Amino acid sequence: MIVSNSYGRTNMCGEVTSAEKGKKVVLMGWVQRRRDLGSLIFLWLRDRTGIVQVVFDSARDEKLLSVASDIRSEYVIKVVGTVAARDEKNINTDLKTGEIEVIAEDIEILNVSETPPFGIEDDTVSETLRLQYRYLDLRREKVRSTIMKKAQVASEMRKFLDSSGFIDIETPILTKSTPEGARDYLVPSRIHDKAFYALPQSPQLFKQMLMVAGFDKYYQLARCFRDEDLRADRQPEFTQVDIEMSFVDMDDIIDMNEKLMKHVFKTTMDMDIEIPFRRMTFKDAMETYGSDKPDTRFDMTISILNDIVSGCGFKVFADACESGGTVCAINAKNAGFSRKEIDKLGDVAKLYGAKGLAWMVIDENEVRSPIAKFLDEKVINDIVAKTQAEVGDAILIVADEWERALNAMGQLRLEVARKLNMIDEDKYNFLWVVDFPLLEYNEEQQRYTAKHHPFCSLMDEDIDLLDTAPEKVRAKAYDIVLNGNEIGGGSIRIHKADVQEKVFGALGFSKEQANEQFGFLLKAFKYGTPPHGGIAYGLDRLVMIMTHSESIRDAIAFPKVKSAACLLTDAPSLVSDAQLEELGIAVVEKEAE
RNA sequence: GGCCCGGUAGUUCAGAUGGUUAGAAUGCCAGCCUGUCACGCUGGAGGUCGAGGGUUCGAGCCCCUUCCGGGUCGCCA
Repeated sequence: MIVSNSYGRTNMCGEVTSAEKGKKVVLMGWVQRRRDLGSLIFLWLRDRTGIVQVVFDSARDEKLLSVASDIRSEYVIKVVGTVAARDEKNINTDLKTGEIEVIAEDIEILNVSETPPFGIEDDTVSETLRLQYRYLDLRREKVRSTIMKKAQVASEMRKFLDSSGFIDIETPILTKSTPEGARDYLVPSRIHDKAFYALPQSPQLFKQMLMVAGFDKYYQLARCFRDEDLRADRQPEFTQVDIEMSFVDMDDIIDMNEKLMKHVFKTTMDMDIEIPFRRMTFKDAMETYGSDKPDTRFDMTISILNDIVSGCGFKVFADACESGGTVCAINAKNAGFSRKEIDKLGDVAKLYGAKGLAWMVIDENEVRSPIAKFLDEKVINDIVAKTQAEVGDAILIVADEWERALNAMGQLRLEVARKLNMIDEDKYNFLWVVDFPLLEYNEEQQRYTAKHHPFCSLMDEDIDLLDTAPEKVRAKAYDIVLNGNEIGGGSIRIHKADVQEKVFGALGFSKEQANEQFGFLLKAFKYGTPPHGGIAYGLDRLVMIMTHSESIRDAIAFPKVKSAACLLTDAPSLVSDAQLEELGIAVVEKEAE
């Protein structure tokens, strides 16, 4: 790294090696630790590249030693010294620079520091405190390396896309509110009375208009905003790697993105990931893994038991089959669950909407189960055979409406895997989930809503189903899944006006409503729209997974907490009456519910 | 909006059945120390127990309200 500057820095702390032995170096950095042996002082000097040991010896320079003895944690200092090899017995193998040290010849305190509220090297600091002092937190090795990894991933994505002919184009941050989808963050307009901008939930509509404009291949690292509740993997503002291409179909986009991921993992993780990725339909993903983002790092796949239990003596199962529901099971191999543990799993199932959890434990001589008394021996044997259960295994069974039963089963599968340590954390399993339904019924609004978004194209052969069985229409949509996380998703878009109208119709939009909300886009589509499609990655989430971080906050330099507040700046905050008046906004107390 | 967990020295935590002056480790301050690297040794300072109210002779502990943080369901095209 080139470090020369007006302060005369010659090297970064973490990059001083045996090669510099005997050389004079000028280092800048923060004092991580001082070990004061009286007339011999060791300092650890840190910058973003690492740590190097600096030695002050009274035998060499009494005055220098006294300056060093006043230095405290996190002081910023300049050190001039000579690189020396350490004696064999003094080598520190934990330190990248552990074979050498710098014998100080001059020192300058560039700035002092208050005692930090937590040690930079501490690994047990509450996140609240870390976020209040995020600038100190960012000095910590784990946090810094995650942020730097993100920069590297972003850079490699850019390199790949640039060299593949993609054009980086910015789209507006102040834009138009669209009621479909997530809640918008609103920004009042001073100039336009009563009017608001919205912050973009994604550049979706703009990137489609860029295709109309003929840019052909577009990308952007776009900040997106959604005013919804936060989660461990969800922030109100996040970065999307947004991509759109013209004259492509699904396979082109999938193929391009597999190469992109291969490039990113090779360059940033030195890993060779195998392409093409496995593809799975939404239906298979649900019925095999109980999730539309399956974690395939372990098996424990789901068995559908409808054929076996239909009409059986256990009413819950029989009724589920009768009413078109699903009875599904997993086999927890060698689980050895106690009754208490199984009850806990029952709670998990209930949390995800299942009414209960049935189970069978295979003992040496019998199948132990509270529902055994309702079932014929043949049914029990068939279930054991179907799930390939052996002595010591536990079969967990849920019966409910299709999606609810499988979703609960999928969550149970994850819970059991965690409990039994079945997940190999070093694995990176990619896959595509395809053939999503285009629409889903929204009970609250009593209408169909787009599962992806209203511009998503449908499978050519399903177009007639739009009138007869809208829920069966499959979309040309695809999610890219990594280790059980959705890291990106996209679709081929509708580029024909008549198809778009039909979809709006299925969504219950009148022509007027569609025009009011998306008129500008529909108008654009009249002027020669190419067939096009794209994808968007959640960059923060991807980096979170790549760095084994527990929360997406770790992959964002200045994240927000669960209440969507920033502990560092105290945003959001009240504003002055003058500001409100200028905007024509009157603030009222929220009515208590 | 619902459910669950947490809040005690600067920090991370311990404080059984309510009971004297709220502890430990670490950090901080001072002294000693020439090969440390979690340096060591000696001494010291440091607490509105998140906030408010209640029960009680007595509350860190029990009850109510509230604030803050985390997880999650709903929500997130």
